[in-house]
Amino acid sequence: MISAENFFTALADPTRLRSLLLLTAEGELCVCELTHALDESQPKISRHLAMLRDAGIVSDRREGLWIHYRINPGLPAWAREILNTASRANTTAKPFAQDRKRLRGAPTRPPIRCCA
Amino acid sequence: MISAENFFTALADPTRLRSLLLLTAEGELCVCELTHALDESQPKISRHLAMLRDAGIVSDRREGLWIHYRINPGLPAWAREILNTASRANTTAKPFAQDRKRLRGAPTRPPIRCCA
DNA sequence: ATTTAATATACGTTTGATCATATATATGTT
DNA sequence: AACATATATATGATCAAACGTATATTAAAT
Repeated sequence: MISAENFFTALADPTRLRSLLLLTAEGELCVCELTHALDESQPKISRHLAMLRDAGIVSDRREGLWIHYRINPGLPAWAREILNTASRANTTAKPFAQDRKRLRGAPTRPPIRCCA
Repeated sequence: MISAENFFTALADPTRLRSLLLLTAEGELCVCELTHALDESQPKISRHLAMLRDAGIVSDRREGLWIHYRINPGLPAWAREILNTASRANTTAKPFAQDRKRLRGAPTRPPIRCCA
């Protein structure tokens, strides 16, 4: 059971917040999609996703070569509510709108090939 | 207008989170009430309240010798919602319940004399 | 078996946040 | 004016978080 303190600590980093709001809005995403959407290095994304997983905020699922992350379905309702509120309130805001735009753009998104 | 990043950064520190949830639940409180409720040093509380004020999350009001803090009425709805959600979800949780209990205890609360 | 692609981790560095202690400011009281 | 109370700020030290780069792991393909 995640504590409020750990939860908010997890949201305090820009990379983690952007990842979480993207996952909240878009559902499941693999590492390379997040890497591309946030325009950050792969190790950086991977490290922050690991922290979120260790905190119990996201869960991962391997599918062949790719690892898909999503908001942990077992997350307490209050935490999920907060993510939803933050996500809705920031759809048009500064880094988040661009993240979503970049996610859609460039390397073919839905097909077999995950990334570039 | 506060950004999501600044907002969550402000919530990431235990002292600030406890202060905010207490202010959310109890309304206006002076520095010495918070100092007593959280059982922390006065400079520590004061420093964190100043950060919250600079971030636009709380506002202060002087009344003689005391300075009362409250959640900034101009805070965006989404941020206030998040505080309410977090406050409600943590009324019985680890440090927060004790903070509220300590607030009520000891030095006469409502009367003229603010603190000990 | 080798190679390639996707992801994870290790390492050393740097920066920023928090802290405790001491002191300053501001208001009220006598 | 002197003093007491409530709050704020300055200073120097410490510690953890985040970073970039390099490398390891895992799975698939050839």
